[in-house]
Amino acid sequence: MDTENTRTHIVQLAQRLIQERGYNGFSYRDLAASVGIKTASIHYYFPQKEDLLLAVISDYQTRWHEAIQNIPSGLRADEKLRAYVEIHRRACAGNQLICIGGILAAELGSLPGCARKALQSFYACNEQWLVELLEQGAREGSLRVPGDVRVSARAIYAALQGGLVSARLFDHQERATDLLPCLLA
Amino acid sequence: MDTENTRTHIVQLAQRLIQERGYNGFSYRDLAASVGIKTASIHYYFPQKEDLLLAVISDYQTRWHEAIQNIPSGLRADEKLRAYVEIHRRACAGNQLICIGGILAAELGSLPGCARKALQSFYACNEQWLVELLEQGAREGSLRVPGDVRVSARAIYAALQGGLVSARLFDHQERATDLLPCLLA
DNA sequence: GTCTATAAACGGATAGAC
DNA sequence: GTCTATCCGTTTATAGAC
Repeated sequence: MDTENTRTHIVQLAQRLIQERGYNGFSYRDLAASVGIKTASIHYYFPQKEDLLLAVISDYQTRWHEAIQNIPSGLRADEKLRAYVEIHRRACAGNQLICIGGILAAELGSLPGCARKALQSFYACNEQWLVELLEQGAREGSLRVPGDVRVSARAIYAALQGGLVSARLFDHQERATDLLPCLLA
Repeated sequence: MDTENTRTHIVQLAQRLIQERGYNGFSYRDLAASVGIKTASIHYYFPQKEDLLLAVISDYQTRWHEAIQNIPSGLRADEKLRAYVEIHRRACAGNQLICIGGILAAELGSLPGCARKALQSFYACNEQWLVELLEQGAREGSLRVPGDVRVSARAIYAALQGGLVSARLFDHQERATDLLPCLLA
């Protein structure tokens, strides 16, 4: 297998393992078993585990950004919001997983320090998208937007991340969308 | 030091370590160093790490329940909600910690299976309290309660847990209270 | 690039003395 | 109850052969 494929394979498996078990819940051994190579070979691509962590976050954010851009710009704000929540739910594959951002931010205290900025950037990117969504929703009257849109955007994103966590805990998909009724006008 | 004190001491230190680093982010060694005993002595109280985990959740839930009961029943619903959020913020000691429920639910995939029910119970207990709060708020008109109170209660609790996570990530206390403006009538 | 082999530290856990 | 001593699997990481 050529280099880029193996590297990509490792990153995507690590991503899934993190979504399932968290950064402290998987090892190079788990990864090696799944990829079908030895742990030493993983160190060839990612000398330290924190190198892998940063690669995972960066890759996830890139593909996330693409997914968001693919939400048709012609939709009403409430429709976009539904689509946005739906993307999250799909990324969590039937409640077995949660969002990389949520699990890693929760583990922050036991993560290598370099992860913090990357996670802040991931959060900020999503919150900025929500700010623009809320502005559109306020113009249209399709979303209820009380007060500062930035505060609302942060609250919505926190509610979504928390919702994914509780959806898995109760194995109850609807918990991921509980925030919607509170926001629709 | 007598038995009950040492045991209590261990539980409370473990609780703090979990709030800071998560279940997979601390070891009996960390605990021993802080308590001032050897790891073997911790095994005397908690033979397996999962025994300690269950004790921590149980103890946390008990004290949590007491704290909620201490919110004066004469308050308006919106005042109670502010008090409730404030208790959470205080339990997180200036953004260094998050709630036990939030971090453990996020780590669920790498926790011993026995933790799940305890965590569901913890979530359900808080959500039930919020259901009653919302009913009071609807009667009084002091809270905005759109649609099903159970759905709203779950959304609020998820938003609060997510808010504590993001407050720590950005070291920004206000993020814990971002959900309030969306709820006050 | 991937392997074998290995290092060195850490993890949870136990036996048995005091 | 707490200790010392120890077991043994795991984990991250490196050296060097192929």
